[in-house]
Amino acid sequence: MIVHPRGATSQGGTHNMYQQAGSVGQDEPMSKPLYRQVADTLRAEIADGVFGPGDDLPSERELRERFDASRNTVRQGLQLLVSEGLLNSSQGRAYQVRSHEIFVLNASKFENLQFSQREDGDSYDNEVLHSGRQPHQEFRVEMVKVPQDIAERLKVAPGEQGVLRFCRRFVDDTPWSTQATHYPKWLVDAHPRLAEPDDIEEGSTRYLADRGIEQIGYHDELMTRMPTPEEARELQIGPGVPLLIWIRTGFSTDKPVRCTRTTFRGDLNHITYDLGDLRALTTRGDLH
Amino acid sequence: MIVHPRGATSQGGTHNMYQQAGSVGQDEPMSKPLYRQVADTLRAEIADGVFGPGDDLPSERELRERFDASRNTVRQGLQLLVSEGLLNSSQGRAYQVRSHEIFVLNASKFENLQFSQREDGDSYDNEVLHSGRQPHQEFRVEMVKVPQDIAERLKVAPGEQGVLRFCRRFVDDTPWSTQATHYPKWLVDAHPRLAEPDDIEEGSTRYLADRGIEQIGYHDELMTRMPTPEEARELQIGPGVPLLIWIRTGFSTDKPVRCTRTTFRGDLNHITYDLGDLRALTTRGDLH
DNA sequence: TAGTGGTCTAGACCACCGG
DNA sequence: CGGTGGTCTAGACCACTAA
Repeated sequence: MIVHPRGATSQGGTHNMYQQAGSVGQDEPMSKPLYRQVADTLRAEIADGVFGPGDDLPSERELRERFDASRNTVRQGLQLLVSEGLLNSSQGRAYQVRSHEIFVLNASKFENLQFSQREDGDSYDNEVLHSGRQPHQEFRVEMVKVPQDIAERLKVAPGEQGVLRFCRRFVDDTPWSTQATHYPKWLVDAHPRLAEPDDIEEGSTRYLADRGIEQIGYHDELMTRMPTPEEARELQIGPGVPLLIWIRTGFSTDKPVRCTRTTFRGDLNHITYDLGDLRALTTRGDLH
Repeated sequence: MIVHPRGATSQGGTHNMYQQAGSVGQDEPMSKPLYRQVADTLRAEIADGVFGPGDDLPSERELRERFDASRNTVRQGLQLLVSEGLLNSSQGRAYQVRSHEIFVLNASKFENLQFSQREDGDSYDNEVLHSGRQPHQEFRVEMVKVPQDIAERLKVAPGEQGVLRFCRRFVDDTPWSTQATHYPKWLVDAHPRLAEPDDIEEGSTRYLADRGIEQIGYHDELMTRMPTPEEARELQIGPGVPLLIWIRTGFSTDKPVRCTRTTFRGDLNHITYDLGDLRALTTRGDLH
């Protein structure tokens, strides 16, 4: 039988009956778990700029001493900050404060509703290039069974085949978003270039418009959730970064013609809409 | 000096050199961390309906035996699922599979753009009541310094005073969202009822419209991130549930008149927009 | 009261990164 | 190589919940 030579006290440790925050200045009113104190303290210091974007945090060993806590407790606190999206961590290197450069996508002018003539070849490249970054993308086209949820939006029979045009986008080599557009079979039969494995130069929306299939209305859905492990891998994000999901169903005069599901890293992307009469906005300056 | 009677082997434990997944059938190709195996296995079982929404998971003790792992390792796996938003946990009760009933808000018709006459008293109650739930809300009005980011959107000097109308909304007693609307000082001076601590029956947008301040355009911004501890408390969510944030700036013919920031529980809310000509949508049926 | 999860410690071996 | 984080164990006390 083995007896651990503890300090004969509760909580496992001798001191720090979780409270007092000891050596450090900041302490909390009453009995907050130690790991929370660690997280809260560091979070505040990040907010105050003690640790700026890209900076390394002190090592676990140092934090252990500073907070007079065990390694696991310190790690629990750090884990919290990781799960809030404030820190990055990877083996062999120090915890690092995340830096955020946010890309804003204006969904109400992304594809020009009424008149497809303006500027565009590929709307995404344009948007990104306008912000002075280096975009590139992986692209593939498949013939697949339309997924259940997409089939509902496209009003096709569940299980029916359709074309999937898939695209993963990078900005300066950072995975940015994945985009999957499904076209129903009837459309592809009539306009077979949709199924060809090349990127369509003029943009597929434009291609369809030129062939008489004009998208005159969109139904957009926006939601957020945490990534599955596959999604996390695909977008190279760890836990703590939520996804921003944008599902756009495009309509011709009488029926849906395509459904696009775009999955963004939530920490790097915002989406905007301009609605109604915004003459007042043209005189802006600060309003990004 | 104390020597722990380990199995004289690595990894601390005797067996389970993280691999093989022992007693259970499912195992992964090669040396995936044990806690990941725990998480992946349980995640798959949840997806397969072995554990449905609202069900209790086996206790940590049972899982410890099933996976032949230490308690901490099992907990690490469970923690992952919590952080993915799949599980709830609280002291004294078993881990529970989260159930999601999603509320969809149509932002493009939420406040009727052109003509304020239709239906509304309070747009939120209407939306919610239409879905057959019991809404209620906490409400307060304050005179505050307009926050930096809001000031930019309202085009007022940073540090200027303004009115904040704050609202926390519940559906069937579950906190659903918080909403903070800021009005600039010049507007409040002209229309002082904005600063009164009562809910405005007809809705403040309507109130302003009746007094000649019509909002004819909106600029909407949508984003997601993990909640801060205060936000988590306010919306009663644990880690693992991202926020969905909606910032609407309303414009009159010549300038912004208000800025509303709505913070939703991301797991319970979707936002939609209808753009352009959607005659085709009126003939729907399944498209929620 | 019995059982569950929450917090904490101490110590171990590993994989990875940089100098 | 030394230092950092990643994974894991064993055991302890606590707080909460439900029967």
